[in-house]
Amino acid sequence: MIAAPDRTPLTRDFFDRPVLEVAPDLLGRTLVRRGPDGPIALRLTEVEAYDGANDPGSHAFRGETRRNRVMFGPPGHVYVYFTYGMWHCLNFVCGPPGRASGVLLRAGEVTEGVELARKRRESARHDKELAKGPARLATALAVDRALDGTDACGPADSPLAILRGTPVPADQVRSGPRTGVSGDGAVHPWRFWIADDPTVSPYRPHTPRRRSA
DNA sequence: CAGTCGATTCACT
DNA sequence: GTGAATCGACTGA
Repeated sequence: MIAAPDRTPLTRDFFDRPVLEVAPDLLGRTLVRRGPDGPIALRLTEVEAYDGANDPGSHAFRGETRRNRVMFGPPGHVYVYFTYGMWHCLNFVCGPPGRASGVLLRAGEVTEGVELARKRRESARHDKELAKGPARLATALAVDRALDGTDACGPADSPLAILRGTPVPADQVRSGPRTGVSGDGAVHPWRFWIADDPTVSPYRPHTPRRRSA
């Protein structure tokens, strides 16, 4: 007999720790999105840590702006940003408060609401691609800037939460450089994923944009 | 105020 | 593997 996964939501204490502790601890846990067309749940398989003002790769590196202000607030809230003119990415703010650190949710395995996710991700050829990449994950979950600042440790019916689930054993966690991060931020091995999981996105180094004629 | 570029994805060769 | 899509945020003058 196998014990059922723990459906209790993670509390603020979980996120109020250094981001490099929180990030790998999220792997294997269950992200729940309670959206307009029904709930979707996924098992987190890949994340990246961004460590605030210390971190040249972080949006918070140059201080607080209108876009990133949520990162400077309390842990356990979500930071959603818009990029490349068409995509959104989902982050959870980590502690301590004011440090402006956060975890980017990069990939997961959809475990509930697969039909709904397929509808939102028509270009996905396999279910393992439904949330393989940060913008794909946000698309499958219908996450956009309207959710920026949402408290994920709030009421039981909040639009986003992470359940305790079943964290993966430490020997299943891998780490390496972050994807698409440029400059000095690229040296840190702050991307974490579950070994051999088919839903983890491929690594790509940063590629500078070509100048238009 | 104009210029540059992005914590990406997709179609196509 | 290469290049386009697409727009808001940020930078520096």
